[in-house]
Amino acid sequence: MDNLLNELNKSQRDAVEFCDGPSLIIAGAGSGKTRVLTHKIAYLLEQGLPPYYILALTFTNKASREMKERIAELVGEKKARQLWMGTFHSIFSRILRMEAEKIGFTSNFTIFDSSDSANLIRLIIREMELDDKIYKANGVQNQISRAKNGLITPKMYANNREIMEYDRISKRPMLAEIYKKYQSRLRTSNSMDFDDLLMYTNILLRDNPEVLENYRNRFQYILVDEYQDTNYAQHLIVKQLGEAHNRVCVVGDDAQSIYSFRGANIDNILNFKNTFPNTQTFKLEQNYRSTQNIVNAANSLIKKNKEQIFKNVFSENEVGDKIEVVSAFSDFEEALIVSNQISRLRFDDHLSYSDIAILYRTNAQSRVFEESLRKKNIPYRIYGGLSFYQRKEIKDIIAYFRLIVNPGDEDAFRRVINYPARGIGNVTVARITECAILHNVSLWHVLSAPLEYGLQVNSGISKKLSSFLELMTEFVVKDETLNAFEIAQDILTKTGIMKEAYKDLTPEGMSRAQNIQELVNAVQEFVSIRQEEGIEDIRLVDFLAESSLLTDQDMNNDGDQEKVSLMTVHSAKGLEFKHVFVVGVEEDLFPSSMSQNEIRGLEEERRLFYVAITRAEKSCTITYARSRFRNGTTNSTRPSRFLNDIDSKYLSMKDNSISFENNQGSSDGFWESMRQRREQASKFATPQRSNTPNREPSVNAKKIPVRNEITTSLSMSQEATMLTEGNVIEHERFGRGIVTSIEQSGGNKRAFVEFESAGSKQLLLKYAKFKIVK
DNA sequence: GAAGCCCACATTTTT
DNA sequence: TGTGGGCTTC
Repeated sequence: MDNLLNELNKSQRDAVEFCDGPSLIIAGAGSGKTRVLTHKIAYLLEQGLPPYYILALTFTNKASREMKERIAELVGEKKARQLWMGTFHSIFSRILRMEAEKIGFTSNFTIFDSSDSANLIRLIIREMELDDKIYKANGVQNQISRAKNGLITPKMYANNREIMEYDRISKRPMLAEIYKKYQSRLRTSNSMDFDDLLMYTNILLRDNPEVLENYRNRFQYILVDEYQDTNYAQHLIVKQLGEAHNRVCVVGDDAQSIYSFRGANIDNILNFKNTFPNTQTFKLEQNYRSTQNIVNAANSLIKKNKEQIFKNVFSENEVGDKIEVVSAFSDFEEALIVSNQISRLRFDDHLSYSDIAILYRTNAQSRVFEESLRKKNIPYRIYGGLSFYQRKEIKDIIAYFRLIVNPGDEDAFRRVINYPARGIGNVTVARITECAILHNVSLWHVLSAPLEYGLQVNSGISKKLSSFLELMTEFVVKDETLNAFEIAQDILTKTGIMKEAYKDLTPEGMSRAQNIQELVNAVQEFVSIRQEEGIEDIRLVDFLAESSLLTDQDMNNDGDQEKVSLMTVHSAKGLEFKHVFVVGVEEDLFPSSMSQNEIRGLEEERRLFYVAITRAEKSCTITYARSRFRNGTTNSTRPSRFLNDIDSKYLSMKDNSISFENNQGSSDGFWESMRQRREQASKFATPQRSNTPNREPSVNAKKIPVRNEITTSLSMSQEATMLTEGNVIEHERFGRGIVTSIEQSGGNKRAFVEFESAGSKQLLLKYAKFKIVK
C-alpha cells in the first residue's frame, strides 16, 4: 500500500486517502486526475472493499477501458473486472435491462442512436402534417433531448406553463405533441434513445423504492469522472444512489466544461458541496504535462471567466518556448504554414508525427489541412466525422440484428423491409404504419397478422410481405440457438447482402464491402474474446447491447501510428501532444458566432480554447487567417478576442501590426502584416525532400485492414492439447505469457496464463488462439 | 422502386 | 463548397 501512495504527490495522496465522506476533486489540466482515480480505487480495494461494491462512472468507453487497465496493473485483472465501471450509459443500460419489466420494457430493448431518433422525429413531423421548415427535425430533437436531460416527461412538458408559453411564442406549439408521440413510438418499439437510458433510470429509482434501496446498498463507494460534464439526469442518479452512505467522490475541472450544448450543467460541479453537505474539496494544481509558459498562458486566459472555482495551476517543468501566434493571409496559407512547420518540427526537432496535433473548432476546417498535408506526403489521421457504426451499410446490417433481437424496433423495421430491394415500397410501409398507429402496436405486429389489423394491400405485395416475414421469423428462431457470429453470417448470406456487396467493384463499393467484412470481424472478435474467457453462450443481443453504445473512438485505432492527428478541440479533450497547433483562431469561428449571444456561451468557448492550449506538452502554435473560405464564399476575418485574453508575455506575436480594437486595420498595417507573414512562411518552409518517409498518403476514412479469416474450430488445436504448466505461449491478442496452471472442468480444459503485459487471464483452450513458444 | 435533380443548409457531439 | 433530404421522372 505504501507503494501505492508513494507514487503520488501530497495533494493527490490526500485526495486518495479521504474515503469517509463526499469529496470533490478539482483536477486542473494535466494534474494526474486519472492517476488519482485509479489509485483511489486501488486504495479502496486494499482497504478491503470488495470490487463489486464500487461504482465508477466515466463519460467515454475509452476512459473506462483505460482506467480498468490501469487498475488491473495495480490490483490484478480479476478484481478490476469485478468493478462496476463504465460509462453512465452502459452501466445504467445494464441495470435497466435487469429491471426492464418494472418500467414496462423487456430486457431485449434496443437503443436508438441520434440519427435513428432524428429519423423517427422527422417521420412524426410529416405524419402530423406540420411544416418541416418550422419544425426542423434536429431542432426538435434537441429540444426533446434537453427535456429528457432535465427529466421532463412528455406529460410534464405539456403541463409546464412556462415551456408551453415559450413554445407558443417561438411558434412551435406542437412540440409537446411531437414529444409525446415520439416517446410513445419508442415505447411501442421497445426501444430507448440515449437520453432515455438516463431518464428511465431516474424513473426506475423514483418509482421503485426497493430497487433504489438495493443499488444504494450495493454501491458503497461511487466515483464519477469528468463531473463538470454531467447533466441533471446524471447528477440526480449520483445524488440518489450516493446520499444514503455519502461516500461519493467526483473528479472534474470546471475550466474544462465544454459540453453544455449536450445538456452538461457546470452548476453540478460548482454546487456539488450543496448537494452533499460536508464535502471535502481537494485541488490538484500541479500540472505535469506542460511547460510553465503554456500553463501560465492558459491560466491568464481562463482568468477572464467569471464563473469558476479558484485554483492555482502551476508547472515545475521547464519554462519552455512562448506560444507562437502566426497570422496567415488566407485559410489556404494557414494550412501551408502549418504543414511546413510540421516538417520542420520533425526534421529539426526530431518530433514524431504522432507527437503533433492540429486542433480546430469545426470539422469543416480539416479539409484544407488534409490537402496541404497530402501534398507534402505527411501522414495524418482525422478523428471524428462519420463513425464506423454510422455508415449506411453498417446501419443496415445492424438493423437486421436489432429487428431479430427486438422485432418491435420501428427504425430497424423501416431500414430492413426493403433492403436489399424486395419490392416493398414507401406506400406499403406507410399503410403498415397507419395500421400500427391505429391499433397502437408495432409494425412487426401488423406484418405478422395483416388481416387482423386490417392491412389493405394487393396480393402481389401481400406475398412479398409474407416471404419477408418468413425470412425474418427464420432468423428469430435460429437466434435462439446460434451464437452472434453464426447468426450474423447467416443473415448476410440469406439476405444476399454479402453477395451484393462483393459484386460492386467501384471504389466506394469495395470500401463498403470492406466495412461489412470489418463488422463481421467485429462480431467474430466479440464472440471469440468471450469464448476464450469461458463464456459459452454469446448471443446477438449481447453484441448489440454493447455495440450500440460504442463510438468510433472505441474502435481499435490501428495502433499508434506515425501520423499527425487532426481533430476538433472537443474531441481532443483528455489527450496530449508534444506540439499542438490551434488553428482558425478568429472571431466568429473561435469563439463561434453561434455562442456569442450569452456570456455563458462565450465563457464556454473560452474554456474550449483553454482545453486546446492545455493539450500541448512542449510547444504550441496558434494561427489565424485574415480571410477564410466558408459556406461557399470567401470572407475577411479578424483575429479572435481570445488572443487578447492571453497575457502577451507568454506569446510571441510575429505580427504586431494587428489591432484588435480596430477591426479593419490600416492599409499600412495590412501590408506590414503581409510582409511579416511572408517571412513567417519562408521561415517555416522546408525544402522538399525526395526521401520523405511514409510516402503513402494516409486515408481519411477509417479503413481497417481486413483480417485474415480466422477459422473457429471447435476441437482443440494440436498446440492446445500439448499445453502444460510452465509453457510460454504467444497469444494472438494478449502477447507473451507463461502458463501457471491447467484445469479440467467438464469437457473444458482451461489454462491460467500470466501475460507479460496483459496480466493474468484464463483461457478456454478449445477457443484460444496461441502458439507455444517453449 | 430507383436514379437523378434541385434545393436548402451549414458548431461543437463523450453516449 | 459539399451534403443530405425530398421530389420528380422513367
